[in-house]
Amino acid sequence: MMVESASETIRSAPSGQNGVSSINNQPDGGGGGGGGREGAASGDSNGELSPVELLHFQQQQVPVSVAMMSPQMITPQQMQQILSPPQLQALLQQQQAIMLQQLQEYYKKQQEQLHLQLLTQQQAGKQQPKEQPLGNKQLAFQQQLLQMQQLQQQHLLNLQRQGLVSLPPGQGTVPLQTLPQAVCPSDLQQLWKEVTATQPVEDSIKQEGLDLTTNTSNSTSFSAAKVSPPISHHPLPNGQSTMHTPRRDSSSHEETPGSHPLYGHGECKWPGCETLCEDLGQFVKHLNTEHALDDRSTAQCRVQMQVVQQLEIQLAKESERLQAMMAHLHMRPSEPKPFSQPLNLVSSATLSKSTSDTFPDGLPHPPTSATAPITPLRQGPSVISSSTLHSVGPIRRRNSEKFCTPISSGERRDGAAGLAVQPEGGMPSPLHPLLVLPAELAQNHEFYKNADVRPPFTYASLIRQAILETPDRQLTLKEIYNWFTRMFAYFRRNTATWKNAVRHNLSLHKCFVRVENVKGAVWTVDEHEYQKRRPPKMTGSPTLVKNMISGLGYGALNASYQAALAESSFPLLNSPTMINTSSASGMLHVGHDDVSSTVEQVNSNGSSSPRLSPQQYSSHPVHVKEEPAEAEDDNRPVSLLATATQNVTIPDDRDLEEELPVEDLS
DNA sequence: GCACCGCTAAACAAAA
DNA sequence: TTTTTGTTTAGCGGTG
Repeated sequence: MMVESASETIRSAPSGQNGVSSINNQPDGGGGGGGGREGAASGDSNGELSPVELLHFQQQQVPVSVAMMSPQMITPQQMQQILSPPQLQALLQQQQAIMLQQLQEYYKKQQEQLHLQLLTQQQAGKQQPKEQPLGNKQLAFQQQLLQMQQLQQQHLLNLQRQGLVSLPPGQGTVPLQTLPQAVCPSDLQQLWKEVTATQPVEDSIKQEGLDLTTNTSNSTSFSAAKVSPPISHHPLPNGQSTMHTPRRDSSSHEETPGSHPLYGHGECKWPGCETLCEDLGQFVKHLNTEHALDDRSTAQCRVQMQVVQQLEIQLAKESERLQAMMAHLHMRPSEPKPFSQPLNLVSSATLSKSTSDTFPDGLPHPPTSATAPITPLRQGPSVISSSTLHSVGPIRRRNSEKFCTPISSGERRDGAAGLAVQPEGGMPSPLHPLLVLPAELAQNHEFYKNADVRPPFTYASLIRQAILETPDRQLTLKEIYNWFTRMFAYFRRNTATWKNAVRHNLSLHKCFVRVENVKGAVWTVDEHEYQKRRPPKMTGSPTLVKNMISGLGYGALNASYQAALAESSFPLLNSPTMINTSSASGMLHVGHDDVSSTVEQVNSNGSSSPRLSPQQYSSHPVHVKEEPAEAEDDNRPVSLLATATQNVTIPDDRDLEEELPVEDLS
């Protein structure tokens, strides 16, 4: 695909000097002719599509599916640079065509199978009269077939209505009559085995038929969901999907004579089988012998049905959610482009807003940075999430950053605002942070783990975080390295740069104390020193206080973000020794930049700690942010996460640790 | 303009 | 000898 190649070109292009961060853009006069500057070479210049840009894309009515087509994505700017409007339009049309084609193929396949089931059922009726009366089955199949047709038409109609698919006249439906003819005998045989299995299977079919009936009469979203499964795609806020992923394996075999849906790559695709078969004939033989109609096959078929059913249900839910999100966001395509907005206007307007504020137009604008325009290099986490869209709020500013970003506030001077803005942007304002942030957090966590994006946190805060996360609050340098690489994809390269920085920070900051341990030298954190590192300017400077007040929303968001971040990825909020016994009123003394401080606060709230009620939290978010990072808790608030966000996958650091051979990364 | 902060780079030394 | 670890210095850019 054109876009893909374009994306590849972009990504493979030398990007080192394009880093947004001033850090990575430092003149090479730093010495050494860049010998050790491998880090600067690529740090931020991944060409992925940031959530902000994604939203921007939507607002420009640029088909997200187009953008998403490239595996590693491509930024809007790049897209726009690469493609002229006519090209974009052509791309869109191409996408629509593909989408339509896949839809039709899917319908075709479904109807094919249903038809087959029906036919084989009839055959079976003759061959196996002892089977229970086929009337019910036939009825169910016919019903299902009919419903499938209706579904198809309905869905295509919907797509047409939404402008997602432009159908030539008369192309709205798939000629169902022709479908069964494309079925090979082996399919019939196999389907017969599956269908005629036993009573439970029949029940499942009935149930499915019932579901179809119910859903057909219900929402269009579900009809879309019903259609979607074979099309591997990511649902996007604008309802479009990435269609570049081929259909599932089975479908790829269907139209090929001499192939079998359960046979591929020389092996049997029966669940749990994987028996090697040299050719189709051997496979058919194997199929008939090993997967004949017996209890086992029946059970497996039943399981498979349930799997499909569950997936469909899940898909329906997600689809409905997407619809609701889109409805809520109005997704008007002709919204003013955030990129062209005066950034200072945005920031000034939003800084004084509450966290729940949206933009005047009612749309959640993507967070932009007053200091750094949105670039593909600075991507933020969680903005892409639905909840984020609710609350893209105050723009990160330096002053507010100082007081509001627990982990990094004020420490980053490298213009990382473009990135750091994401966290607060990710705060779903209308809801209590405790209820929503975990999701954001988890997403952010995952984001940083997977996206090659520089985290908006200072080395010092990260080091501290790494150390505090451990039960004994101490880490060797190597372990710190590992933590960095484990937690942030960004630190999986440029090792020379950031490791040097880590060492430099460890040595430089008095808050990091080197302790000789039995296993060598370990580094610990002197919390007192760490707190001292940042004098409580808040309490003294009227300007700062003013900024702080004006940035309440930001602070809340940020605090929430950090809290969530800590909750999901920085489980240091658990240590009783770190619990800050100070009251909420006493939290205003320090503006800290570590994730844990805020996290702890939020966590304690989330854990129903009497320290700060949710009301307090929401009404005085800045206090939360100001919470000194003394309360550490090692208990990972997974339950909170789980309850708050049912469908959010909570990343597990342990998994990360296992799956990530950190040692090899550096 | 200045101070401060954070980052990067580099040199150097000591230990493993 | 090489690598890792730790320290220190320098310079730069951003912010207040």
